[in-house]
This record gives sequence, C-alpha cells and structure tokens, in this order.
Amino acid sequence: MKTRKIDPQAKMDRVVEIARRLFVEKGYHNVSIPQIVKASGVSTGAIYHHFSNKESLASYIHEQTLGEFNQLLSARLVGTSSVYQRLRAFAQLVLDIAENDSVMMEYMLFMKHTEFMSESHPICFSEPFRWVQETIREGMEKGELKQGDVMVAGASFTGVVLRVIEVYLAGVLEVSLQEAAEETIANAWSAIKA
Amino acid sequence: MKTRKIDPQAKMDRVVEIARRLFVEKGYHNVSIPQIVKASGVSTGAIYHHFSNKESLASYIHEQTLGEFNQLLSARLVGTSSVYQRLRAFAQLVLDIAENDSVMMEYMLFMKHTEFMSESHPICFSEPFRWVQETIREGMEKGELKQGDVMVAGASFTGVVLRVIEVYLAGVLEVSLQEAAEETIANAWSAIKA
DNA sequence: GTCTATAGCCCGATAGAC
DNA sequence: GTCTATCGGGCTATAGAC
Repeated sequence: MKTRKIDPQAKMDRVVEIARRLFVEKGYHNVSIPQIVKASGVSTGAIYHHFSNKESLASYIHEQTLGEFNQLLSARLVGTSSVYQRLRAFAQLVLDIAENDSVMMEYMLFMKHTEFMSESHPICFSEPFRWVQETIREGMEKGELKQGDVMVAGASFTGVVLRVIEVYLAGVLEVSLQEAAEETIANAWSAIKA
Repeated sequence: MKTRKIDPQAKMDRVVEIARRLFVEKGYHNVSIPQIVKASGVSTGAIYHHFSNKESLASYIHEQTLGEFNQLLSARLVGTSSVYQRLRAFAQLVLDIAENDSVMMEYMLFMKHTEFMSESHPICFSEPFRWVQETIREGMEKGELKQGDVMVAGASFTGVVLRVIEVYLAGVLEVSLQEAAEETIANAWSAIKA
C-alpha cells in the first residue's frame, strides 16, 4: 500500500530546479515568487515554509550547484596522472556539462551571486578553478608548461574553453560542441604549453 | 558675460555616467531611479524629461558604450597591416580599457542587456568581435594560423584576453595588468597560431 | 506541511507648480 | 527644463485556516 502523499523533498527539489532555470533565463530580480509558484505548482506558503526568504532559496541553489560541479570533477579525475590528462579532464567536463545541462553551465558562467549574496566570489573563481591553478603550477615546475604567472596561465587555459562554451550557448557556433571539443582543448593547451 | 545656467547636456551626461556605474556595480534591477537621483543630484523630473523611461536610459548607455568601443578600435587599427599586428592591437585595446576605464570594461563584459532590451546580442558578440572572426579567417587563408573552425579560433583568442581581464577585475591577479599584458597576448596568439 | 488571502513596502512614472 | 509630491502596481513576506 503506497501512500499518495507526495514526498515534500521532491516538491522542493522541483522548486529548486525550476527556480534555477528561471534565475538563469531572466535574472534573479526578474523572477518573482508568484512566477515560481505558477511554474512549479507549489504554493507561496510551502516555499516559505522551507526557505526563509527568496535570498536563501537562491543561496541554496548556489551551494547545490557548486557542490555538484565539485563532485563531477572529482569523479573525472580518478585515474588521471599527468598534468595534461588532468587539465584535459577538466576541459572535457565543462564542455560535457555545457552540452548536457546547459542550465547548470549558464548558471556557473553568468549568475551574479552578488545580487543575492553579500560575500563570496563568483563560481568561476572558486575551488575547482583554484585547483586548475595548482595543476598549472605543477606543470610549470615540471617544465611541461611555459614559465610565467600562474594566474595568467590559468586564465588563459580556462578562458579558451569557457569562451567557446559562451559562443556555443549564444547559439553562434556553427558546429556542435562535440565536434569543436578537440580543437578547443588543443587551443587551450597550446596557449600554455612549453 | 557668461550665463550661470548649467548646460542641460552636461547634466544628462552626468546622469548617464553615474547610471552606468551603478548598473555595473549593482545590476539594472538593483538600481532605482531614486538612487540615480540621489547619486547624480539631478531630479526625477529632469531625468524623465530626457529619457522616456528607465529602459530607454539603459539603452542609451548601451549604444553609447558600444559606439565608443568601435571608435577606439578603429583608431587603433590605423597603420596596422599584418594579422598579428591587428589582433595584437585589439588585445592591447581591451587590456588598456580594463586598466583605465574599468567601468566601461565591466559593462562590456558583464552587463546583461537582455534585462532591459528585448532583442540584440551581448556586446561581446557584436561588430568588433565579428571583426576578429574576419581577421582570423584571413590569417587561416594566409597559413599564419592553424586551420580549423573560425568561431572556435576567435573564441580561443578573445577568451584568453577576456578571462585574464576578468581575473584582474576580480582583484585576484597578483601582478598589474600592464605586466601581464605581454604574456597574455603571447598566450592568446599561441592558442591559434600555425 | 500546505494552502489562500492580504498586509506593507518601494518602485517607476506622472502631475502640476515654477 | 527642472522641481516636489504622489499615484497605482507588483513585489516579498506573513497570517491563519485546514
């Protein structure tokens, strides 16, 4: 005998998923609670029962998205050894996300968390990107990468990949991201290799 | 005998300048007309006399900024001949703007014009960036650049430069943009050269 | 836990004196 | 052209029934 009652967690997951999509599409301040209510089918009262206010809903979405990316990256890194392999795994991951979960990618690229969170840095400068810096520092020490400023090299590598993704998400890329992936990764590597 | 009356144009220029800074800092929807009134010292009535609404003020700022960038780029291109020289001039220009007029650079990088304009593309995919594509196409034909997708190559080159600027604007770069410029341009060129 | 209804606030835009 | 004062609307967040 299964209960007909819908899992409250599932309801909030739905709210979170839809809110993230709306935030990405229209921007935090262009999305009202009534709009989330209408799109999700969950009432104002229920939403405010789980989140103290609109800001805390946004913060929850932020942390959840960041956590998911960290997990995905960790999973991709098992079995990699060389600097090239690891940077390639990173690039491949963001390209895959861009293709398979464009809402997540757009959130990470464009969402201005400062609009609803007082502190903290953009997602693009958080843990995973600091991991890129460290990997590049290692590559420089090994002589596999051009000597130079680690920040500049890190920005160069990620810049190539993220910008190709931006162009893809803008709908301007004439080939599929799949097809462009090899060339993109090659360019990113060329930018920093010794 | 000089009139004491302040030039109305100068007043509106001030409104435009301050509004752009506020929009960049806080985002279009976080800036209210009363805030612009307070920051500029110009009254609501005066603003609405010159601009039919908040949106049209934002549109004016958008076009003005885009136009200024186009002019600056044209000026930098006189006397350049090779593909390398022209791409270098482009990169140097955006780096200079980032250093000397960070509000303009942040506007071009981060402003979501879609929040106040129904159509049109992000500034980063407009005329000057299409000019980059054409220049790269020429470089490929001459054999100076790696053969490949023109869009991907264009995104790779601009991606390196713009991402270094983002890192700089985020205050995370340990060296000055001046010092980082040569390395950045070298990396951007390495990403696409034959 | 979830709903409906609404209080209270602040914004964009207007009116009308000067 | 520029000002002050204010209206109407839509928003966030709460209250209270179920």
